[in-house]
This record gives sequence, structure tokens and C-alpha cells, in this order.
Amino acid sequence: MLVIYGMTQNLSQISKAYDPKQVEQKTYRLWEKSGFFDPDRLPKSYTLNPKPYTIVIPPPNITGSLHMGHALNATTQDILIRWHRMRGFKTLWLPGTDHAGIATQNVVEKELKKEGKNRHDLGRKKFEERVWKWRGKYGDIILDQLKKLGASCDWSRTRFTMDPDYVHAVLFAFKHYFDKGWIYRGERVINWCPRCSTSLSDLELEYKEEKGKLWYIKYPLKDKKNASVTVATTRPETMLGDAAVAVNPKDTRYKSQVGETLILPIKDREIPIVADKLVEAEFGTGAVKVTPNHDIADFEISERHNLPRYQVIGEDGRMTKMAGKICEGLTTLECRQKVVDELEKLKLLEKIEDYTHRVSKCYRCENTVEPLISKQWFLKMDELAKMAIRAVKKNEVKFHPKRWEKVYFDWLANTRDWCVSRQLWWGHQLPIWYCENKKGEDNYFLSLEKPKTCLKCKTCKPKQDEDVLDTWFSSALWPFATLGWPQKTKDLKTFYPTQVLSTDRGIINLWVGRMVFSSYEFLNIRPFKDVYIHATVLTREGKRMSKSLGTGIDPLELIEKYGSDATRFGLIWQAMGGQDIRFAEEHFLAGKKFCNKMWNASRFVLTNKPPQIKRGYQRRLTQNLTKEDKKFLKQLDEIIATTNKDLEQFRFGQALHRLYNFFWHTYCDSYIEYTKKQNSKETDKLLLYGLITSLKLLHPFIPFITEEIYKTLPLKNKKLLLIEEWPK
RNA sequence: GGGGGGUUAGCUCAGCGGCUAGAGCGCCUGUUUUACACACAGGAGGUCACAAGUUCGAAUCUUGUACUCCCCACCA
Repeated sequence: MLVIYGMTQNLSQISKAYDPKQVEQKTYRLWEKSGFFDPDRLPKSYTLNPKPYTIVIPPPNITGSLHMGHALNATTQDILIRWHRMRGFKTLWLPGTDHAGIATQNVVEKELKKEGKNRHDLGRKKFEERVWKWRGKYGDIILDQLKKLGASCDWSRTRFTMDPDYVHAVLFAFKHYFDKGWIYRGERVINWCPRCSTSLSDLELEYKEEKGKLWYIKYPLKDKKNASVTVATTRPETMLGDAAVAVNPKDTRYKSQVGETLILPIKDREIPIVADKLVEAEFGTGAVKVTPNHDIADFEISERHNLPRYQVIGEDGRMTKMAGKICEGLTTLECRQKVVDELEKLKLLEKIEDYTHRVSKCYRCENTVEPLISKQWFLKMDELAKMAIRAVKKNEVKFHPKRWEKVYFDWLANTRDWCVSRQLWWGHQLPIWYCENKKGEDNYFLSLEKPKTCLKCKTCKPKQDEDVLDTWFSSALWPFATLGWPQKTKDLKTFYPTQVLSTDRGIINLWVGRMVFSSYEFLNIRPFKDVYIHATVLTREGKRMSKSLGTGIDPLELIEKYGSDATRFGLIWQAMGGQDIRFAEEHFLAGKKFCNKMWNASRFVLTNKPPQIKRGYQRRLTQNLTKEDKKFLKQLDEIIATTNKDLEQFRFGQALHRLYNFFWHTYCDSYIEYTKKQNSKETDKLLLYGLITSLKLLHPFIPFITEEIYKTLPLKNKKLLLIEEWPK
């Protein structure tokens, strides 16, 4: 019989092997019940030194379920959070989810498709209701999964980007930019996904190499019989919308021909030859067809040369009336064949070459993106981008590892104005209203509420713009909108700015940059001090993990198999600061073994007449100790120091390796073995003290088992390890 | 086209100017030594991608080469 934690327990009751299933759920409930995830409910000692420490979680999509990236990122953040909480900071980890406009809309549309319906059958309102219903059912699944991992988020502060308060913040921000004159409506060639019927930003594209052809087409000169200029194109169907042929101004082959007129085949339209620096003389024949409405580069050329515009492809991805009778209504691919056939008949097809090129795809549905001219809303980026650059240049925001700032700078320095409108139904609808009576460009106004009367004509019932905002427009406000902005809330005052943003390298520009400038614009302060870019988890073969390819690994299966602590261990064990980690299951096994080792070492210490020591017991070098004791104390001091240092520098893997080594070899192999031959009260105390310290140091990494063992320690006035004092 | 990683034991990775190059997993031999066989004791296994250079000394620094992965970009 032995006395553990104030109650009598049989030795046989303590299992020889550690079983995470017996511990993890139970322990998580204990933490939740304690309320200590909520910084306002932390014990008094935490309010004496009210230094806040805040991390906002990168809000996962409501379509998501936990994948390896989330698991690694959540563990990383939880380590930082638990470490700081134990160090006495007023610690907040704020969770939440993102409505993820296009992604979620697609999921619900797929569901509808199974019922043989589409969103237009329902209508906008019913469709939105349907998405809300979907969200209610599946929207928080991933947050529940994070709990399985041990994430110590303050769930009472969970936010969603479509919460009423959050919607208000988004519209408030839009109005701010609008009033400043930074929001404008314009016609541009944008990336259009015909399947999703929406515009996409450049960052929302994915590229795929595709084998195609390069067609060489002769465009006859108007005034010279039998003479022509040959252009090369991968998309012959777009020639129906050509407005010119362009050559490089320095290209001697064409110099004399600039200004002459060509006859566009099939359409028999007269088009000029223009000189533009964008054209590369080396490509194809050095002469390029210019299709202003269906190519971003061509649009720019057309602006410089004042060319007319012909819209030959519609938003449905089919050829328009303007394409001509023989092509109208055809898909672009059907039309391509038609055009090629016609050209052959006219003997204007010089040659066809095989050609592999990059095709833009929608990042959500993988359909080929169609560049189209369209009226969209833009946010001026020049000032904002400058702010974002300055913040990092002045070290107010730091990237870890540092090299990622280059990705950030490169994008910001070259970015165009941000197309913030999306033709979706799920999202924050633009607070723009159109007058029914007024014509022309000055026919709209902004109103956050539904206007009672039209601000333009005072008589009509204005119609709201149907577009919604880019989902990233709302996530750009995440760090402060979640804390109550634009209201001057207590939370905002207490917890803002946040300390660390931990995220994936894939969204440095999509998200991080935009949060930085938003924060400076609205609060004149950085949103976070450190941006930690965590490793990307790849397959064992070094390929991207992908659900659709079936190469993904489900972290929940790992938790099931090895336990949550071992899963965290396995991820962090490999997170050495490099960019990629290949999935290797043996590291999770190592985690499981390590937990077992801790379990048994603790069993040994606690079943061998453990000494009674006080909770705040601090052993320091004194003359009463043996040589071995002193050595161990020194090693203990060292591991405390290196753990702190590693964590300060985001060296999570290194910290864990050192702790592993310390616990297994220094503590178990060396010190425990030594104490077996030793009969000294001081040594026994030190042995227990060493265990306590190890539990504390390891708690941020493997919180469940350390908490469970701590529970059984013979300490007076014990608290949860969750809020115990970090070793000094 | 531009940029950034990587190449070290069978596998996944540390080490990034200086003791016989390390860990986990795997493998081999032994041990049921009363915390742990998810363990312990011991062991095999590496021209640190290649080449040249700097240095008293290089896996570590420089340059080049090869292979590989990832970003970005308006080569139609």
C-alpha cells in the first residue's frame, strides 16, 4: 500500500503501461472545468502581473477537418501558450473559424447537386439559409478535433467571421476605405472561374502544366498583296476578339511595319500593328495578337494604345454574340476547333507545334480559369502595401525563419490593386446600393444599413450590389475584429496587439500581409510581433499531402493509435526549423515510448517512499549534497535554461530533443540508477524535485500525461500543472 | 524567366569552423537486474551528393556542377 495524492491506492492499480485513452479525455475535461483557458478566470497570482500574451488561431475553414498542418500548427501554438501561461502571463489563445466564401459555397453546392438542384433553384436567400444550416451542423467539427489534440484555447471567446459583430467590423472597414476613396469600381481583366461564376484573385489560382499546341496564324496585310504577319498563339479562339498585333519596338524585323494595318482573318476586321515593350521578340514569331478582353497583359497593351475591346467569351465560358454567328454559343474548346478549321480553309495556318504551358486553375474547383473583362470593386494597394513593408523593414513584425520576409516583400512591392468583390452568395455582401433612376457611373452609394430612401434620387428603392467581399478581406481583420473592434472593448485594450502568429507559408501574402496593413490602418499598431512560419508536412516521399490524391494522413488516426501526447511529440520531434518535414510514423512511436518511459519512471519515484516536499520547493546547491546530486542539479539548471532559450527562438524540435535526452538519459539512466544505491533524504527530495521540474518543462509539449502524473504527486497545496509555476 | 530550400547511417532527420560525425526508428547479440521488454547492456552500419578553393583544421565557409522539392511571374 502506498499513499498517493492523499488517498490510498494499491500498487496494482497503477498500470505498468501508460494508456492515453484512460487519461486524455478525462484530463481535458478537468482543464475545461477549471476555466483556466480563459485568461479572466486565471487565479489571482496571474492578475498581479497582468502582462498579456495573446495568440489568435488562424481560423480554419468551416469546411475543414483536422489535417497534419493544423495538427502541427495547433501543437506549436499550444506549446507557446502553455509555456507562457505557466510563466504567469495573462494568456489568451483565441479560437474561431472562417466562413471561407468560395470553399464553403462549393461544398454546399455539391450537396445540392446530389439532390439534383443548384443554387439558383433555391434563390439567394434560401441558399444562404442552407449554408447556415450546413455551418451549424459541420462548422465547428475542426474545433472539437483541436480539443482532442489538447489545444488550450479559450472556447468562450470563439469567433466566426460571419458573427453579427464580425460582419459589422467587416462593413465598417469597407466603409473606412470607401470614405477614404481607396475603394473604387473598375473594369479590368480578372480571373474568372466559369464553374464558380466568380472572380478570383491571382493568389487564388493554381497552375497546371498542360500539353497544348502553338498555332502559327497568318494575318494578311491590308495594303500589300500576299504579304502577312504571322502570330503564334495557344488560344486561337480568342483571335475573334483581337484588336491589334503587337511587336517589340526594338525588333528590327517588324520596325518598318509598325503602324500598318492587318486584316483579322475570319472577322475581316482591320487591326493595327503596334509596338509595345511587353512583347518579347524571342517568343514565337515575335509578333503577338492582342486580345484586350481576354488576357491580362493584352488588356494593359490595349490601354496604352487605346485599342477597342471585343468581348467574345462570356461569363458562362461560352462564345458570345460578338464572336460571330458561326461561333456563338460554343464552348471555347469547340470554338477553337472551329477557328482552326476555318483558318485551314483560308490557308492561313502556317504551322502547328506541340507546346507545354501553364494553365490557370481555380483553387477551389480546379476548372480552367478564363481571363475576362469585368466590372469589379478594387481596394487601392499602394499606401497599404507600403505600410506592410515598413512594418517588417523596421522590425516591428519579424518573420521566423527570417528568409520568409523575402516572399512577403516581393509580393507587396509588385502587388496590384486588390480585387475585393466576388460573385458569390456566401459572404459579406457589399454595402453598396444602386439608384434605379440615375444612369452612368455616379449611380451608387454606400450604406451599412438597408437605406429607407435612395441617397441619389430620393425616390427609388435602391438595389444592393449582389457581390460579396473576398473572404480574405474579412480574415485580414481577424486579430482585432475577434477582440471586439471597432468597439473599444476591454479585450481589445488588454490583449491587443497579439504576440505571435503561427501559420503556413502558403498564406504569407494571402493573409499575413493583409493583416499587417489592416492593423496599421485601423489601429496604428502591429497586429503581432512574431510571425512563425511552421514546417509543411509532406508525405514520406516528399510530396504534398492531398486529400483528393489520397496521400493525406489523418491526425485523428494517429491520436487513436498512439495517443494525443505522442502525436504532438511525433510532430514536434521533426519540427527542427527547416521548412518541410516528411511524414515518418516511427517518430510517433518514439513519442509513445517516451510517454511510457515517463510513466514508469514516475511510478518508480512515487512508489519508493517519496519524501514530502512543499509545492514551492526549490533545491539549490548546498553543502549537504553529494557530488552526484550536485552534478544532477547543474544539469537540471542547464535544461531549464536551454528549454527557455529554444522556445524563445521557436526551436521547438530542438527543445524537445534536449528534454527527451535529459529525461531519459540524465534523469532515468543516470540519476534514478544512482539513487537506487543511495540512502539519503536529500537525494530522495532531489529525485522528486527533478521529476516535478521535468513534468513542468515537458507539459507544453505533452500536456496530458504530465498533468496526470502531476496529479499523483505527494505535494501540498498543489494546483493543476496547467497553471503551475514554470521552473526558474 | 526569377527566387528559396534540400542532398549526412537502411528510413526520417540533427549537427553548420575544431575532441573517435549524432538521435529516433529499423537491424544484430545478450539480459525477464523487483520503474519500464514501449525496457536494459552491448554491437553492426556513414569516402557527410560531386569538384575546386579558403584555412593549421571543412559535413560545416566560398565558387561551380549534378540531382530534387517548393514558391513567384503578363512567353502570348
